[in-house]
This record gives sequence, structure tokens and C-alpha cells, in this order.
Amino acid sequence: MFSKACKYAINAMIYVASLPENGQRAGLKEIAKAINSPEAFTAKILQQLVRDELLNSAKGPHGGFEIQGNPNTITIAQIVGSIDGDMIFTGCALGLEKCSEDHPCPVHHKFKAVRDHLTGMMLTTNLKDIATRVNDGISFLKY
Amino acid sequence: MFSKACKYAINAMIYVASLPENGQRAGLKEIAKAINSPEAFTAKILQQLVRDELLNSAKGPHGGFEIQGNPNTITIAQIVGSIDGDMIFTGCALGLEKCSEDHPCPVHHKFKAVRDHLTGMMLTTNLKDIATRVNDGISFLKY
DNA sequence: ATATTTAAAGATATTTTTGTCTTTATTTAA
DNA sequence: TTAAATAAAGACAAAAATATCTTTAAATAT
Ligand code: FES
Ligand code: FES
Repeated sequence: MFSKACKYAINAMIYVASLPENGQRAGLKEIAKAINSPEAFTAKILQQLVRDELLNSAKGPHGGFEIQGNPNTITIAQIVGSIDGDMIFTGCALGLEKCSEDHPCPVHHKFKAVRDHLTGMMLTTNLKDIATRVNDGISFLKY
Repeated sequence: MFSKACKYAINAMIYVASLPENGQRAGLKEIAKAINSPEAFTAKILQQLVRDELLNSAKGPHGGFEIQGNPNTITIAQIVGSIDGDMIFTGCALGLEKCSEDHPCPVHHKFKAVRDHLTGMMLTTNLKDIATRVNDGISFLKY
């Protein structure tokens, strides 16, 4: 469904969003440990999220990463789009170059509803809400 | 969503199922051409489908592949399971070792509904129905 | 029997994804 | 002004997925 890179990205964003409002930034090591991901690979992913303006980063002592903007307005869809691109939102399930009503693949009519369900879910799920669930101890970032 | 191997597998199964009941078997070349897939790679995939008893194969002149059993009873879920395994049906969206209600990832509650939708769709979509759509010219196996 | 046709099997190659290592740039604090 | 802490960037490596090539086995037809 999602690439491993994308899963790490989502988990990392949730972790950072779950930290106290006025606290320190989260460093790479801290993040990788919190989500149980390979550190150097995670670094690459965080860089991409910074490029796409979902995270801010700062170098030096007390540097690290923080959510850019309001976690209430950042959706899973944005994170997925940043790392995996938009094939998951628009691509054909069976690999046709283009998903379209005019030239549909054999499962288009069935698949489109599922894909729209997935897309809708991702678009309407914001970071804040799921980070809160983590803070409340009702969901988990690892194991 | 699906691996390329899995997409080829689904398309190949649909193509074979779309052929006339009492006709010849479909050869590898014919199948690969019909679904626009790399021939040798497709061969490997067909072998797997034969192993999993979704296809029958015969060597020699007039040999080739045919659907094993009734296309009405073969689902997309079976084909996907044969090639990609069942992580798509049961795996955690964020990569936790195990998807469970007891130790859910942060998107479990949202994702489960989508995954169940997808699973249900795959379980209830049979080869016969979608092959018919191809024969009726309302859906397409390539381009 | 032999030649031909076809799939199966296994080895190899290429590409993509995942992961690591090294160097550089920037910030902070002593 | 120097040392330490940190992320960024780029080179490199390993693993997995995709793809190809070669050899073998089986079936058919002559
Ligand atoms: S054409 Fe394949 S999903 Fe739309
Ligand atoms: S625990 Fe992640 S989807 Fe169920």
C-alpha cells in the first residue's frame, strides 16, 4: 500500500506532532528511536518532508525537527503525496498508463470506490487528531 | 497498491478467462502480447498461478494456459493472494509487525475500514464478471 | 524415432528501494 | 575563536523487485 519510506514518514510526523507544543525540537536520533526506523534512511525522508514544507528543521545544538504550521491542517494525504507521489490517489489499479472512465481497466468500476474511500480518509485525517490518540495511549508508533 | 507482478497476474487471468469456453489454450506469447507485459517475467508469474491451481498448463504443440475450474468462483483476492501474499488483507498500514485492535497503530481505526472495503471488493469480484466486461468492450487490458 | 512446439526451471542481469557511511554546512555555547 | 551538536548532501552498499537468458522437460505431429 505505502512504501516503507512513506510509513516512516507518517510515523515520524505523528511522533513530532505528538510532542508538547512549547517543547524542544525533536532530533533525528530521537525520532528514529521513537518510531523504530533506521536513522540514516529516516534522515533522507525527513529532508524530503522539509523540502515539501511539512517540517521545519534547524541545525546546531537544540536543533532538530518540528511541524511546520498547524498540525490540524496537515493531512496524511500530504505526507503520502510528499514521499510516494500521487499514484496512489490517481493511478490505475492494474497498471494502465492512465486511469480514466473513457478507457477503464477491467476493475476500474470496482476499484475506484475503494480508492476514493482511501483518498477521502487520507484527506480528512489530520495529524493533530492522530497525534492526540498517541498521547492518550490508545494507539502506538512501534511494535 | 499491487506489485507489478500482481497486476500482470490479474490481467493475464482476465485475458485467459475472456477467451471462448471451448477454444484453444492461450500460449505465453499470446498472453504477454495481449496484456502488454514482458514475456519471460510473465512466464514466472503464470508458473506461480499454476502452482496455486488457478491455472492449468500444458506443454507441447497446442499447449498453453487455461483457467483451472470455474471462472465464476475465482476471485481477484485469490490472484492477489497467490502473487503478493496476504499482507494487503491483514498487514498494518504503518508497518507495525501485526495489525491488531489491542495494539493499534495511529491510523488503524481509519484504515481498517478502507482495508476491509478493499478486501470485500476483491473477495466479491470474480473473474467471469470482469472478463465479460472485457469481451463486451467496456473495459480494457492495455493502454 | 525425430523434429517441433511449448512450458518449467534455474541462472543471470538490471533497476528500484532500502539502508549506510562520509563529508560538509550551520548553529550554539563556552 | 574554538569545540560541539546538529542537519544536509552526496557517495556508496545491500536487498528486493523486475526482467532476461539458457537449459531442460514434456507433449505432439510427422
Ligand atoms: S482504469 Fe484501472 S483503476 Fe481506473
Ligand atoms: S495496526 Fe496499523 S492498520 Fe491495524
